[in-house]
Parts: sequence; structure tokens; C-alpha cells
Amino acid sequence: MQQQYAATAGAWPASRSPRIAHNEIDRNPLLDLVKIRERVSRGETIVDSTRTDKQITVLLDGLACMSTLHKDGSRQIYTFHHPGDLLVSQGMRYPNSIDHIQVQALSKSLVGLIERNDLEQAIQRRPALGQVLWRAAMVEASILRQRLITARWPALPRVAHLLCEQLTRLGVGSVVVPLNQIEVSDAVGLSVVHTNRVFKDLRQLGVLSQSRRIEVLDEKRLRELASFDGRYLDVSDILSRWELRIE
Amino acid sequence: MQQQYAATAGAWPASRSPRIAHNEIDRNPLLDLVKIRERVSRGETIVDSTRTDKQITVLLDGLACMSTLHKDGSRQIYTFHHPGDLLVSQGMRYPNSIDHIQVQALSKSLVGLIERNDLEQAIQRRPALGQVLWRAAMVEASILRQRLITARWPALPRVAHLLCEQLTRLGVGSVVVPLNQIEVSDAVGLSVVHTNRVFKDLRQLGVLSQSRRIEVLDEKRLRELASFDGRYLDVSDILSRWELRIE
DNA sequence: CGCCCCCTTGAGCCGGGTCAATTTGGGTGG
DNA sequence: CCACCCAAATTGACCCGGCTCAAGGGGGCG
Repeated sequence: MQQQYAATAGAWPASRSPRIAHNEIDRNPLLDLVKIRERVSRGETIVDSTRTDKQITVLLDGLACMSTLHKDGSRQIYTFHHPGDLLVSQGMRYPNSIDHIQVQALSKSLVGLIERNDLEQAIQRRPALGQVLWRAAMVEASILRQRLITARWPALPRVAHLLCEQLTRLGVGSVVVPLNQIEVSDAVGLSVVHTNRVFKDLRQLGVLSQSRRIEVLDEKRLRELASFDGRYLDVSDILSRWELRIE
Repeated sequence: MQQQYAATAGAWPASRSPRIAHNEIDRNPLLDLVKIRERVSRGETIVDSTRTDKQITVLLDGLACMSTLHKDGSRQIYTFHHPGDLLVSQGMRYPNSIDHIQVQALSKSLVGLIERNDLEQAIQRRPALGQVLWRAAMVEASILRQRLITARWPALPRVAHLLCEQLTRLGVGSVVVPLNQIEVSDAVGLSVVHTNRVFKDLRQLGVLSQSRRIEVLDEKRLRELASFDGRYLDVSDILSRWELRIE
């Protein structure tokens, strides 16, 4: 687990804590509410419809994804979750739905559980917390909108864009995207075969290393290929505009 | 405008007001904050980056869509907005972004403006309001996730699904979807030409009328073609689970 | 040291895109 | 009431990116 921490540390630029990096300041009041911590291993389901109505989950360490498993065996990955992210979504509240939405660990992870009542009381005490949750949901929507845009792009820029997004979330200095080609395929909506051909091209362009891992050699070029503008991930200006203060 | 009201009345099942149908009960505290009302005509931009940081907009009547105009002239429609919807999104907060996100009226509409300060104060007074906004953003994310799923489907079920979604939002008894084929194309991500061929097929299947408008004759069949399960639009159970009360 | 994922590559097909006309119906001014 | 206009709807021809099917490789972990 130590290496795991190292791998996911600094998951957000300007982070302060090695584990909970993403917007730690805003989320701190949430972290205070974490009573239970659980370790989960790769592949395990962290959140699904059986759990959500009693507790809210926060990813403390590791990497996870929200996904749907379709009856035909295919998997749709909506978003990847990094430390600090709330793993809650109204979309997973429908146990009878054919498409089963869940959050799944992609590496060894550590999650924190928050009691629903505690959260409600916290919001009563600190109304700004409600705004923080609102904002977090808006960021999620923002990411989804961006994915809708890239969904229409050709395969190469589409994959490149996802890699840029993940590099940004992993934080400055990160070079290896800890995903495999299957996960990338399920996120961008390409077949594994075609995704593989895209990786081949990216390697020939000198953007990725020849290694089996996804290792970015030329981030600048990657951003150009993806027309990447990371501002949709950035919430700091919202923070300042709304002058949110917790306490 | 009177006919306009009639056309969009009852925009949500179990509505109580002819104009503000969608979740009127939850949003009432928001509506109290509306100081200014404005009429906008079809095609006009309601919200873009020049406006959002001072005011929050609510759609009181009519039909609107959130969209991005790409430099190549194409338009991506993310969601359609019905009366009662908040027309705010962090995604439109980036004036320098190449892709310009905006909310655009698709018919004559009436919007209400809420001062940012008034909203902040209201949240201070009634913390549950923050949760309502959170929930609204989660519903938006839910709609976007669903659109990501259908984005991988073949053209016919994809279009059918959008029509089902809009029928649901328009409310029981609605039969005409007040969109044209261009708007549908931009929402589902198909070319106008191919969208037109899908409509041709839907007519031959007896699902749509021969009329130029989008008039649904066989909603049951349409739902089957789309594998439609409207629960992702339904927030009522969230309401009850969280026992939200405004005042 | 062997097994199971995962990665890789080739061949052939097809849904949907693009380009280019043409039609249609509603709105408008004379 | 009619001729005209224009956005939207329609249709045909052709092309291609990405999918499917199928068959190897390779390396990390038990």
C-alpha cells in the first residue's frame, strides 16, 4: 500500500496532503464526518444501489471508476475517481434498473463512509457545505459534458483527451496514467482493438513510450492532439466567485 | 404568448402550476427570489459566460437548450430545459474557452433572474436549499450519463430514446415533441441527413405520424425501440429518502 | 514454470458521414 | 388571393473510420 500511496499522491495540483489532495480545504468538513474506513482491492465494488441510501462514500486513496455493466457484457465508464472525490450519485439509486450503475475500485483503495444523518446535520450547521456539494456535482456534470463532446471526435484525439484529463487529475509531474487499454476503451467508447491501434499511433508519434504502461513522453504534443483545455476540471474560480467559506 | 403557455403547460407529471411545473414544491423558495422576469424569443441566447457570475437564471416558461457552438459551425446540445429548470452551470463559466457554452431559447420563453447574493443568503437561512441545488445538479449529471450510454447505440434507438425522454419531461398526454430534426441531430450527435432517415423509418413503423412535426402515435412501441426506463429522470425518491423540507 | 490477462495484428464488413440536389410548407408582402 | 422566399425536410451516391471475428504474443504473479 505504500507504493500505492505514492502512486496516487498529489492527485490534484496544489495539493497539500499526500492522500486527500483534491480540494482538501473545501472537503475537510466532510472528512471530519468519516467514521469508518475500509480497504478495497482492485475490481471490488465500492458503491452500488445496495449501499447508497444509508451512507455517502469518499475515496480517500486509490483509483476508482463509476460505470454501468450492460446486459450484453459491455461496460460504460462515466468518470474516474481520484482521492477526495465523493462517490455518490443519484444515478445509482435505481436497484431495479437493468443497467446497474456502480463505483468500482481500479486499484487497491481506501474509502471513508459518512453517515447520512451526520451529513444532513453538518449541512444544517454549515450551509456553505451544501454549496460545496452542489459545486462538486456541477464539476461532475462538467466532466460528463466534455465527454459528450469528445464522443464525436475521431478515435485518436478522443483517447488523447482522456489521457490529458487523467494527467491533470493526477497532478503536475505525473507521467504514467494508471489505466489499461480495456479501461480506456470502456471510457471513450471504442473497441479494445481500435483503442490499441490508437496507442500504436501515439507511440509512433513519440507521444507515448514503447512501454506496456501508458507513459506520456510528450505531454505538450498530447494536448495539441486532444485540443485539451483543462479548465472544465478547474473549480477554483467558482470558489472565489462564490466566496465559499467553510467555517 | 397565451398559446405558448398552453403548449408548455404541465411540463412535468403531477405538476400543480401551469407554468412552473417541474418540482414546483422544491423550487418555490427559489422562485421567491426571482426579482426580474424577461421574455426571450426563439433563437435568443438566455445565458452565456457574460451573465452567469452575477445572476442565476430560472426558466419560467418555454423551452431552451444548453449547447456548445464549435468553431467548425457544429452545435452540441447537452440537455433541453423545461419550465422550472435552473439555467446555470459551471460549464459556461469559461469565457476564454474555444467552445462557447450557452443556453439558448428554442421557443418564446420567459426567464426569471435571481441575484447571486439573494441566493447565498437564502441558502444561509435555509440550508436544505443547498441540498435541493445539489440534487438538481445530480439530476443533470444523471441525464448526461444516460446520453453517454445512448451515444453508443445505433441511430434509431438513440433518437427514439431522446423522444421518450422529452415526452416524459413534457408530461403525460403529450404527443408532440416541439423540436425540429436539426435540434434532434445536434442532441443525439447524428448528421441531419441520417436523423432524417431515422424519422422516415419511425414513420414507416407507425411510431410517428406522417406529419412534419414530431408527433408520436405509438409511445409504447417507441419505448420498446429505445429500451426506455425513465427513472433516471425521476427525483421523487431522492426527495423522500433525504426528507428534504424547505421551511 | 505455467497460466491467465492483456496486448497486438490482420482481414473484411457496414453504419453513418459527406456532398449535392430537390421538394415542401409556412410565412410575407403586394 | 397569389407569387415568392427560406428554412427545414428529403433523397441519392459514394466513402471511410471503427467494429467484429480470429489468431497469435508476452509478461507478471501464484
